[in-house]
Amino acid sequence: MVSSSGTESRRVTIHDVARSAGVSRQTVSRALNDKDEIDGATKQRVLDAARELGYRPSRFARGLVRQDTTTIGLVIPDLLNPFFTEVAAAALEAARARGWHVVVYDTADRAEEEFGTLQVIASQVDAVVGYFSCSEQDLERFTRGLPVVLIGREHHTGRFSSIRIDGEEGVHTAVAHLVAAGHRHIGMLDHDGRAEPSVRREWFATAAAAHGIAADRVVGAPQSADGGGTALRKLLGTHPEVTAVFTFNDIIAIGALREARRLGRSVPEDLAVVGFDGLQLGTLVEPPLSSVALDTRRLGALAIDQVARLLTGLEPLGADDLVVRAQLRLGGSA
Amino acid sequence: MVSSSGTESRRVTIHDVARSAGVSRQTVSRALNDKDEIDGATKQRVLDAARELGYRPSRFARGLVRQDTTTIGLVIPDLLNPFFTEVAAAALEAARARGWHVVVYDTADRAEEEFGTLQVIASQVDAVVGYFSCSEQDLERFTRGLPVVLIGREHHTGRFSSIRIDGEEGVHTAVAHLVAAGHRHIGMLDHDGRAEPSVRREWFATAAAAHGIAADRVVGAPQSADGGGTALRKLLGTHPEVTAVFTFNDIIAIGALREARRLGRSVPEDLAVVGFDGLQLGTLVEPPLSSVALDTRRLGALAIDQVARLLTGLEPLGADDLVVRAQLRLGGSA
DNA sequence: TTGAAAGCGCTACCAC
DNA sequence: GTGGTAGCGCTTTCAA
Repeated sequence: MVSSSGTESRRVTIHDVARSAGVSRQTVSRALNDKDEIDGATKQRVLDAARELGYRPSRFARGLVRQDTTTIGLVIPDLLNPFFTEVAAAALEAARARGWHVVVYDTADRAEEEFGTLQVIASQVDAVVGYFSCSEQDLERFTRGLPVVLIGREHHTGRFSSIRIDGEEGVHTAVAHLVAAGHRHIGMLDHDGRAEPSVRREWFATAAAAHGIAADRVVGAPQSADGGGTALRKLLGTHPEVTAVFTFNDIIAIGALREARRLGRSVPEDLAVVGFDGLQLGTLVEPPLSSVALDTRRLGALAIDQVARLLTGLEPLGADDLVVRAQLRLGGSA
Repeated sequence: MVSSSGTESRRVTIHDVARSAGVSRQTVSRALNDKDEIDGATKQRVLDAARELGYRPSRFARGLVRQDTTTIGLVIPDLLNPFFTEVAAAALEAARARGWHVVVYDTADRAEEEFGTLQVIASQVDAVVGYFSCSEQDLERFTRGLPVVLIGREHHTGRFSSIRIDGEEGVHTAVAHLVAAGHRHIGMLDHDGRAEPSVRREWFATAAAAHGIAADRVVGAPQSADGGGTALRKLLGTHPEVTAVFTFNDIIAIGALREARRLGRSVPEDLAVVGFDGLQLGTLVEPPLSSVALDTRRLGALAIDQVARLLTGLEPLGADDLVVRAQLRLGGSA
């Protein structure tokens, strides 16, 4: 924090204003905080002096004595990914409704950034919300006693809260929809991020099994539209019999949609596509994307709500309430 | 700010830790801040006590004495609008590089929200960056002496800095491109937000005039894809001779693209479309959007750079450097 | 209506 | 290596 006036410039304090206005510091405080136990003329004189000197109260000093501002740290892997943007927007809105401030951190999808972010954040906020890929142990190491709410990730120690994303039923419905439309050979474009297959793929496998169809036509894709396109081509190369695909998320699905068009496959006739997330973005493409949709607003709001409980010592929500269920939303791509 | 442990719970201070570890407060401080003038065993004992008690330093007390954390307030009209998201992401990145914190505020595109936001923000940050629709007078009233950098808006008092967006040349190139492709009847889908026509429309008019074509086929559109679609239909209804459109921004252009497809007009053969902004989103649609593109990364970085100068008393950048020029980027839609 | 004093929680600077 | 003291800039008693 540095003063803005050009040269040298010590910070202008309440003391300077007091001296300049010929009153005491507490009178300055009264004038600035709109207390009524002050003479109108005095108040005006103080206000003028303050403006004159370019005085601005120190948020630290004020925070120290008033202990009433709450700041949440929101950690997002990638703000350019529309899904996270939607969650962030929802969280911001929920926080604003409570008069809270939200400091946003974008870890740029790099796990290494997380530690730095955590370190820097932990000393500056009252609670942390967001996505982390590091271990709970590391998380604990950096956040000490801070309330932490994880999104889209299970927690295994009692130390944390987490908002669970449950797409089992939604994916089941999606597969049922595809099967009802006559599809028997359904592929999946999974993400290729981690070593182990995604939970979404497990949901897909379960749903496929329930309908007596195979779930082994899976290709990994980077979480981008280009990645989705490439993956689709690879999938169709290996499994030309495929007439429908379910994807890890909407970004990948949109890439697949585009690729299908390039391959001369019309959607949904020649190839049905179902995404996951239910992004607003999905409504912009043609045909609009069918997707197993998540209520991102609820997701963000729920996280903030849980933080509020943690912060005020209210009874926190239990695991059963900390769930966002996905639902199939039909666009036209399937 | 409230303690997180359930009942009653006064804040755990450095004093408590000191007493519990049987040392003085400054020794605790040393242990926690990793100073080397401390005995290893003592340090461990202090750390243990701190963990035991769930101690977390007060950021206000620390900030008060160390005066070294910088926090920027970033005000965005709508985080769900990809353009602002890109700018925000760029600003976050630039700020992170400096070790600054960024508090993000979304005014939800409502002018009324601005005052509240400004009030709340002004006392919590060291500088403000972003989009505002209120008067400079109001801006000054709330921000007092705070450094303020406006984006995409001219300032008229010396009080503020602003990053200017210059699309004149880019739009000229775009119109030239359309004309070279044989288009003589070019319409525009402007935004319908304000009373007066947009600057982008003026650029369009200037460019059209330079090529000796009319620029009076203009329809207003809400800043959404649906809005763009509706506006295109209206435009083609009134001016069926139109074979190309320039739009206020990419969102509107994408809506127009979609509508064109629904109307059975193939793009770019039957209708050429050129947007403005150059969003990544434009590459996801088919055909990829041609757009007068802005370097949003540079925009965000420039804003943060100027804040840095203002904050440190360095010579601020002048108007000539605070410009982001738009350039035509061809996709396939024109 | 105003001012003096105390103290929020922490770190820096000096003694020891 | 450790502790005492002072003070960061502000608000909140309490007296005048």
